[in-house]
Amino acid sequence: MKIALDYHSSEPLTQQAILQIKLLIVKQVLKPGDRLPSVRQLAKDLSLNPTTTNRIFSQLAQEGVVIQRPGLGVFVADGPTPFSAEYINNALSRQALGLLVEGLRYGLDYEQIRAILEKQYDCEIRNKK
Amino acid sequence: MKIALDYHSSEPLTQQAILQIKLLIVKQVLKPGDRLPSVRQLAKDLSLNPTTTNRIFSQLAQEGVVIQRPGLGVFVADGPTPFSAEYINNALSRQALGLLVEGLRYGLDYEQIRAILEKQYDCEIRNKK
DNA sequence: TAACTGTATGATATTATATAATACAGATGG
DNA sequence: CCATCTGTATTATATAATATCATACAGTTA
Repeated sequence: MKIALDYHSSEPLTQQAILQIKLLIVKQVLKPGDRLPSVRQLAKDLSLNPTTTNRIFSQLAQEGVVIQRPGLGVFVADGPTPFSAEYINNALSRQALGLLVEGLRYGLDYEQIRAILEKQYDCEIRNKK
Repeated sequence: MKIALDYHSSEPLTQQAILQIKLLIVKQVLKPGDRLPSVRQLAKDLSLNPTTTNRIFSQLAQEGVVIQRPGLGVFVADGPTPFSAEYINNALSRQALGLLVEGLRYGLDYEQIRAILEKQYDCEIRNKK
């Protein structure tokens, strides 16, 4: 698994790892049923404590992204988690508003912000599928 | 100033307040030169400690959003802060990627995520200008 | 001078983040 | 059966982030 952590970032290591694993899934580098590294192996790979990598997987499991099976390992769950449309819309709206406010404060207009979103999709996700 | 904090949210109160003040600025409810509530007044309004409201303004001042003047008050700074295009693009790209990954994981496609961004702009910002 | 401003300091409490050591239980191949 | 993988649980520890509180100092202005 190609995961690169910024150990000097202010963003918590667990949050970084969680985002990157989700990214690998939406890129379809990791597909439903695929096995992820074990708690202890990922800890070695990322120079983290096994307790920390376990928390990464636990949090992902709680969100329905992976499934943890004692004795077997951690596996990518089937498809997207069925949250209510209202819940999804609410969560994403807040995140979108944060992006808009930051962008506008930097002096960009809506179109420029939308262009950044599209470029990120094309470059980081669309091409990899 | 109409600021509503969620005192039970996991998001820090200072971060919530900072986003909402920036929102008022991009909405142009607050314009360059306008005076914001004093450290002590905002503390009363939001039921926060003056030390906390001061940190809110200090952080905003460090980002170039407001200017603090001893004896006078806190004022909205002129225009957007002149960060380098590279810095801006980098910061927004990461935030955009986070939005994309969350949305795709919820089962949405790019077009649906873009629609949420546009709706947030139209409803929360565009109409208020 | 009084009454506001922002600022600084030090103490305290709580929570989040991350490490560490250890132990327990499920799965599997030899 | 057993060694060796798996995830899981527990407890302790350390550090940083978040927020409160009390107090004091200095700038501005009526």
